[in-house]
Amino acid sequence: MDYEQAYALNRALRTIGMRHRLLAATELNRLGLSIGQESLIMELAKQGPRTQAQLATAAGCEPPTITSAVQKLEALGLVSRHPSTEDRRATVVELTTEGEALLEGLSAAWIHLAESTVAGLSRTRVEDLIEALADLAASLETASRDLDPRRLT
Amino acid sequence: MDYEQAYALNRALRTIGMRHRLLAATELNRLGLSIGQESLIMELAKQGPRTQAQLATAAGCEPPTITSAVQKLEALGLVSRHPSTEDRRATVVELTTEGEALLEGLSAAWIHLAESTVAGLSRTRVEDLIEALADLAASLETASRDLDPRRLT
DNA sequence: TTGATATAGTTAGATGCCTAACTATATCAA
DNA sequence: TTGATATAGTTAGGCATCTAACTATATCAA
Repeated sequence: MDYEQAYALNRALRTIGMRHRLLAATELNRLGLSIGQESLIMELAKQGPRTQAQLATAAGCEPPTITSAVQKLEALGLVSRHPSTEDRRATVVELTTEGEALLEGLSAAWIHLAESTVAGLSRTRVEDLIEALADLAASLETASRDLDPRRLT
Repeated sequence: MDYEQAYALNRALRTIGMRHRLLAATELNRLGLSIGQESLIMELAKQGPRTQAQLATAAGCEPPTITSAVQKLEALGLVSRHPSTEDRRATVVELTTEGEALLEGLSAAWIHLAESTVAGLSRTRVEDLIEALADLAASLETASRDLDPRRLT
């Protein structure tokens, strides 16, 4: 790849990351949440109670990030934590009734975020974009996994 | 847009942002840099001496982020700062000889980053991807600008 | 000329993410 | 059974980014 292409690609990805995160934070703030918390809530809604290790894998972030996020969600009353009966090292997290009450608003916010994100597209179809982004996300997962010998699975 | 599409889009963008940033940080660490600094160095290389306000606009981040990044680059000896002769509020930043000496390695690192990023694509052509990402970046810029009344230009 | 407003930059403080280092528990082979 | 190793979670500390609030200088209209 030549430098011009590389520059355009990296620059677009930096912009996209920062701007989408900013828009997401704005949507979530309206619900009293901050970024990252939504991925845990959605995962718990979809899968039911999960250990923190499972949440880390699902959210694609490291255990300390989960520790901190779960503590904040617990303080908000949106999740509860209890020790696993099967593995005494593990902590199981689950949505509270209050947490479940947030789901509807969260879905709406997430749709609104996605619509704002693509509202200004001028020459790309949304379905094509989603397809390309899923492919890219998978490629980047592979590249990151190769980076870190701990994550060889 | 339905929820499934919105979820797929937002999730892919979150993953892409985090993973590309991680890979970028790894490349930059090899050069003794951290993330964000490269965008300032590249802008100074391309445009010549710039005020911090110009750098903020070019990098797409807020003035305090520039203050901090420029201070670190100055401590590393890669840029120098001097008051503008035209506007006594402004500070002009420029690359030092040591900063210029980094450019070659930085270009190589940026090409390597882009190649790792797309290495695992299975069904998307690189040129199509870059085109779609540029379109998306522009769309997100518009959406963010609309968000913040201060940035009405 | 002055007074209101806008702009350049900094400081302070917050957030989410990371790595490194640690404790406690599990697992598996000798 | 025991000893090495792997895994679950936490704590401490660092990074880039943000917003809010501030100082100093510019600009422009009354």
